Amino acid sequence: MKNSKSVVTIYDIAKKLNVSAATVSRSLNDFPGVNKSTKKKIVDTAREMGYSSNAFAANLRTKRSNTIGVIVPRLNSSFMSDVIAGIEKVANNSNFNLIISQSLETMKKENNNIQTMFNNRVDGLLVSLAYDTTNIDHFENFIKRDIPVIFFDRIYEHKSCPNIHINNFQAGYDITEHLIKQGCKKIIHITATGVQNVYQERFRGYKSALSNYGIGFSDDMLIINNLSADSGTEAAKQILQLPILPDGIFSANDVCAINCIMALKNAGLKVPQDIAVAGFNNDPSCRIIDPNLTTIDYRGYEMGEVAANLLINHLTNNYDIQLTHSLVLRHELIIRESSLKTGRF
Amino acid sequence: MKNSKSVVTIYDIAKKLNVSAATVSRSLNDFPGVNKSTKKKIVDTAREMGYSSNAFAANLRTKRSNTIGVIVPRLNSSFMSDVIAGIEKVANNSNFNLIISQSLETMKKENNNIQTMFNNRVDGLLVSLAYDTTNIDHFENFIKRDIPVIFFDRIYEHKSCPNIHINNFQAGYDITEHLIKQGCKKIIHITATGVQNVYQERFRGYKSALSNYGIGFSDDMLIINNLSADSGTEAAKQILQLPILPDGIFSANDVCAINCIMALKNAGLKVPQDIAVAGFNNDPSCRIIDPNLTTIDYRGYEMGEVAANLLINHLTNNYDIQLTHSLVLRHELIIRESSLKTGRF
DNA sequence: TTGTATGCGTTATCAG
DNA sequence: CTGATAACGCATACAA
Repeated sequence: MKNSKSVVTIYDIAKKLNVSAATVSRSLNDFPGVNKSTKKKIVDTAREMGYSSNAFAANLRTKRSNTIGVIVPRLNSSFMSDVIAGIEKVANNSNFNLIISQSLETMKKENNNIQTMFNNRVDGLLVSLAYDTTNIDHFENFIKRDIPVIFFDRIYEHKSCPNIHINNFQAGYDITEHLIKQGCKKIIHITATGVQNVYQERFRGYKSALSNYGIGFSDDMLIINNLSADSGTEAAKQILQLPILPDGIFSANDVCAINCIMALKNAGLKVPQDIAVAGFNNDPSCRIIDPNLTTIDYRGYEMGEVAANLLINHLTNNYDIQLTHSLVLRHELIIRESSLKTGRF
Repeated sequence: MKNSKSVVTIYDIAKKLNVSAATVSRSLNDFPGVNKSTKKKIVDTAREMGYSSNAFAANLRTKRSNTIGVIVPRLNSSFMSDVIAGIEKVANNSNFNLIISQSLETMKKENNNIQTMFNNRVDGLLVSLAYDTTNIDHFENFIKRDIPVIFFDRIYEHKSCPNIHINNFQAGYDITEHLIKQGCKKIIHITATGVQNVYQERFRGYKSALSNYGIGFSDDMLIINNLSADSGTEAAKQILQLPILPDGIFSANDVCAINCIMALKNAGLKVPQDIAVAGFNNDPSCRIIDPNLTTIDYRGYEMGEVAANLLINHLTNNYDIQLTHSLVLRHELIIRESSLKTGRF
């Protein structure tokens, strides 16, 4: 019923050409030391017969899957999509397959994904951690078997896992400094909790800038939520109830910043005149919102390329993965209307 | 060096417990007719020893991969992300794995993806076609072997491939009718070429509405591009050069509509007063752009669920896949500011 | 209820 | 340069 037409194997080709399966295998895999003309014959009839290699058998034999597992929180941000495009390009060029899955920001699903990846014997893992991941015990299976795990963006410090990220501290500092230079005296920071390096570091940068410019920090300047669109709206409400309104907001992502701006505008406030706002990520929507959003740009595509290259280099050339422990990519402050109080910067 | 700690197999478990590998296999797979206590012993030591099934070996033996291949044009739209979340949920519940890949809108890459999927012996394929796919010969390998291929959203009519979509004709009609009722007399339609049912159908709906309301159609009312952000800007330029400006625009997606609006506003036109604009998809940015964008909403999550269910039902219960050839999901006209000329609707 | 034997389609080793 | 053969880890038909 199903699979009615049976699949052709190297034996079928071998029989047809009166050679051995070994020779067929060697030819199809570009092994050195095969007679050129027999090889051509084999390759031709393989195509002719519609042969296609059975990955299971090959993988079972070689104990390599030529497959990379990718686990990300969500696929639907333009940043992640860029990252994956970058990974895909590099993987394709090196003939690696990709299994992609999303943790939907939960550690539980992240764990499930990891199990599946393990059962499918991926050669290595490229991971950006879920929002609520608090430790990486669930990666132990990989780590103790020396199957490489590389973290990017949302990373976790672990001696066996290289990581790729931007200098979130500096970026947080840069954007806060920019707001200060625009004349902001009271800057609210909206961020997320969790062990996420990205948010912790941005927060540290923010505080450092405040302190360098002699501005005090108190807990009521911090709003902690999950940085979703709804949280942005909610954050605006909280801000509007403050006894003294702030004159600047630095949100740790764009989505939240944008919805915050919309809520503030609805309440009759002017951005940036009353409150300057800055986000993080440079999503395409930054240029849709009115006023256009000041933010930090960093290239996901490049990050994906770098991550995949690091992994594949390790896999194919056996580079010691621990040597390159940490890779820091460039970020850039993008100044737009939403933060321009003075007209100059 | 690598994989230093060797992986435990059913043989290791068997040896340790002095049973046969067959019994271990049966226990681990919940086969009926295994002594309850031996089974428990086996399952326990399996966990203890950190056993994890080798998917290759199992798949090679059973000739099933329990894996579904998903090929989509791009992963970075909120629509696609919803679809994939829906597919993932259903697949997870039925213990199917997912291999996801993107065609980046080219038929060439789509073809590559298909080959990879085939080599990995996916049990079935869930596909939304690339922008420039003009035929589906590259699916022949699957079709002739009765490996199910299901198209969703960007579908192609083929007797062996069920499809899931919305009524794009009706949706195109609805949105055009709405613009007409708002008083629009000259409505430009921006769309894409290709064999894509979605665009063809929306266009047919548009023309049908015009004709039903006694409005003529001529080729200069049609702008064909690739519906990207840049194309939206470009389309606005073209429109501004028209001898007689239109009073309505129906773009076949939101991204293009939004960038078009921004360019029109930059040129000093008022939306919707001068020109009413409508999009398609209900991307989150529809509620960011000022004015908020009128559009068609359809639920990707549901589409993903339905597609995965159809495939898995076929796979596990051997439902005849040809019986359910076509599944049409609901769509909804979402009216927002960008099209409201009269204040009523 | 359990064990034995075999094959899934490759690749790798060893001879020739 | 090529062939024979074993092995990868699992699931299953058959036997006990």
